[in-house]
Amino acid sequence: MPRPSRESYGDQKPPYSYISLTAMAIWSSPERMLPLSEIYRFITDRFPYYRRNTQRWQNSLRHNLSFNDCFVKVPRRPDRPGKGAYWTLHPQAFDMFENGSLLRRRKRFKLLKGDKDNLNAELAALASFNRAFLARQASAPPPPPAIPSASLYTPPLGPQLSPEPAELPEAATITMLPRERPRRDFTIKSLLEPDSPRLSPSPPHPVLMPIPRLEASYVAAAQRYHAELLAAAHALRPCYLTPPPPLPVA
DNA sequence: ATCTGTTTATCGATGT
DNA sequence: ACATCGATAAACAGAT
Repeated sequence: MPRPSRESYGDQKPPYSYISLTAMAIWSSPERMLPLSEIYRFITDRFPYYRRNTQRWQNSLRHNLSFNDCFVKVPRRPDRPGKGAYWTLHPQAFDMFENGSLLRRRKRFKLLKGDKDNLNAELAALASFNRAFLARQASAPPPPPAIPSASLYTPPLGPQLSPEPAELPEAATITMLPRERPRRDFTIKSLLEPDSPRLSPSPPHPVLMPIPRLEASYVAAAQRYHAELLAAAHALRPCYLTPPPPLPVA
């Protein structure tokens, strides 16, 4: 049988599901979140197979992003304009592939209705907060002092949605780690915080504002992330043996 | 226009 | 056998 060249699997379909591929892409990024276009790029860079029929598989990929609760769409920060949102992994979904197969998960990750509603409410609030921030910025070019940068991602929520303290102690120096939280906690704050690790030294975007530290539960969950995913993503250096086609249009 | 995102439906593969 | 899971198609809305 023809040996796959260097983990790229040549023109063969790689033995990963779209969910695995997407998780790899996301996880290989310094901040553990990527816009759609960069997920595409991660995949086409490493797997020549996906340089063709882009319409097909990209449609499937998008379907997976929307359909699966394991992927969470995080609104862009106002200081990072661009197209589309960022996609990240739900921390509770880190062990999705615990059975070791990157083709088929033991069980699909599904958020409980309540958790999903809470998350959606929080994300929606964040999105509208961002819109307001941009609107204000547009009308008043000098940076609005009314909005402290450190609380950028702590939009005010209705009391029923935000069990957080009304005044937010996590100012520029924030360490909101030690607060005891239920294990299923998953907030936009934790999502938007970059990770410490040593994977990639150069962040794709300049860091324009103080970034809070990681939440402890997030780190813990991250460290439990399936080893094969990490290993796979790590081993898969981009293969530029043949330069990617300039335009993947069919 | 094109890209991004959501949703529904179908179907083959795989797990129990 | 049946239930899930994953891939694909497709219609469609919204954003850029």
